[in-house]
Amino acid sequence: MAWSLDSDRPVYVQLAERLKLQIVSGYYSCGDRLPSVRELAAAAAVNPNTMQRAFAELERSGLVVTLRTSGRVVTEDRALVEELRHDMAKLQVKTFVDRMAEIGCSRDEVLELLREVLEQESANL
Amino acid sequence: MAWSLDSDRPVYVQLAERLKLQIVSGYYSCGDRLPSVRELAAAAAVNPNTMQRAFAELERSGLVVTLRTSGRVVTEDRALVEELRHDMAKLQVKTFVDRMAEIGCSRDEVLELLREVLEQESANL
Amino acid sequence: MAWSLDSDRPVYVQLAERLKLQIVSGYYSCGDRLPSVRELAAAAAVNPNTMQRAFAELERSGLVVTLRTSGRVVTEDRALVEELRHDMAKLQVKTFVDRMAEIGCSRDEVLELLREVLEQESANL
Amino acid sequence: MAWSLDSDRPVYVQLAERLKLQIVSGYYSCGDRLPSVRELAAAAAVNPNTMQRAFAELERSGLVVTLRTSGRVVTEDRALVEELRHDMAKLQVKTFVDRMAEIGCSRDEVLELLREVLEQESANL
DNA sequence: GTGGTCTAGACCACT
DNA sequence: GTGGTCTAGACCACG
Repeated sequence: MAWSLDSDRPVYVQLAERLKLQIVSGYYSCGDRLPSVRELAAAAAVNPNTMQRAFAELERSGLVVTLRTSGRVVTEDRALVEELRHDMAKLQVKTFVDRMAEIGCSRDEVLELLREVLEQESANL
Repeated sequence: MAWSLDSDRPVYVQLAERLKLQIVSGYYSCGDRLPSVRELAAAAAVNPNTMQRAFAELERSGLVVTLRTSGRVVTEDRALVEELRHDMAKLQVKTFVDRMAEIGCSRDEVLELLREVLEQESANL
Repeated sequence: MAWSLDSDRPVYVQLAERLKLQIVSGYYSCGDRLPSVRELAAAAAVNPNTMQRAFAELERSGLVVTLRTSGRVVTEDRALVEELRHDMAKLQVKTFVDRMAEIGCSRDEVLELLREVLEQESANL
Repeated sequence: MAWSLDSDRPVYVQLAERLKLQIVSGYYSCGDRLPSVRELAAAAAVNPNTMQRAFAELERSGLVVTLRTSGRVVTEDRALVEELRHDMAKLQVKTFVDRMAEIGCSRDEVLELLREVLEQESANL
């Protein structure tokens, strides 16, 4: 997963989304200490202020908590993380189902294609 | 399906995509006569030239054929339409699977969520 | 050789050209009696007056002579026919050479390609 | 080679053909930067949009590639250019051979006339 | 009426 | 400056 940034949406929103993704996907686990704003900003080639703003978003949602003196960590609230993960997943699924319906795929066809692709992916591991 | 147009991608591309979708999904069937360029342009609130350009794309792909003076019809080549439909569907599925993997969903979880959503949709009918 | 007629040039000119071609190519030989204007007009699906006008052109050039009572025949003047044939051929060759030069073909390449095509044609007989 | 335009065929098609000819003939070589659309449009006395459309044709065939902001260049793919050149040449030859056959010229006569004309052309240099 | 083409003029993104 | 896109409005050929 690279730091790919569109120029048409606010950068801080994109950064926040990516960090959120890294948390719900388990790349950063509950209780993990996160890299410093400066480090992440450098890695993403953005201004530290922008990265800071991204973190502000994550704190509002409770995914990340700031420890006065020792940086930021992922929340210990596993249920919250899991809930967000589930919400994101469900949104993706709904969007997917709608698109397949637009293309004119039946319920069975969707499942059939999905199984095909999943097996290919498995085979590639 | 409304004539929703982003401002960030060429309008004629979006129009072509939408028409393609309407054909592969069966909204317009093989052999069906399509509305005139002027009609569709009016409906989509774009300049007729722009709609014409969209049709040029469809014609190059073979989905649509032009009858000199009596409008355009969807190709009679059902195999071509089916092939395109399958390609579009498979691309959607692959994108979907990748995104779910990013979120950190297992194969089984994807299938489980999908079944959930599909049943909800069925229930809504 | 079919009676293919463009709509952008005078029909009688096209008919005259075609008849001229049939004479110089030997389809009608010197001294041959030609079909009647009515017959030819019917075959070409044109008005007899139009075909008549085509013949007038051929008579002016001396390729065809009218016998008072017994229709028209191809001139007996073999030299004239041969001269016209040679002129037509030379014009074609010149046009051809010019076009090949435009494409950027060398003298040798032209000859090489020509031999290729001529042999293919021979093989097809 | 002048910007001669018929009025009976689409202008953009004629422009595209001419540009194609200039590329395969080596007037513009592989990698050469082409004049801007506006320049060429002015030279050919057509609307820039029309010239743009001509370039779109060339781009679809792969003969020309667009550099975002710094104009267009001829493809570096010499093989493609050579292939197109050969195709064009062969088509001309075939057409020529057919026409000569219609006139009633034998294989040897065609070659004889061709040599004559080629020598005249050489002499004119 | 249909599609096809062309012009004129404008705006945008990119550098 | 470059190419890319869009609009507006016009004309043509075809039946």
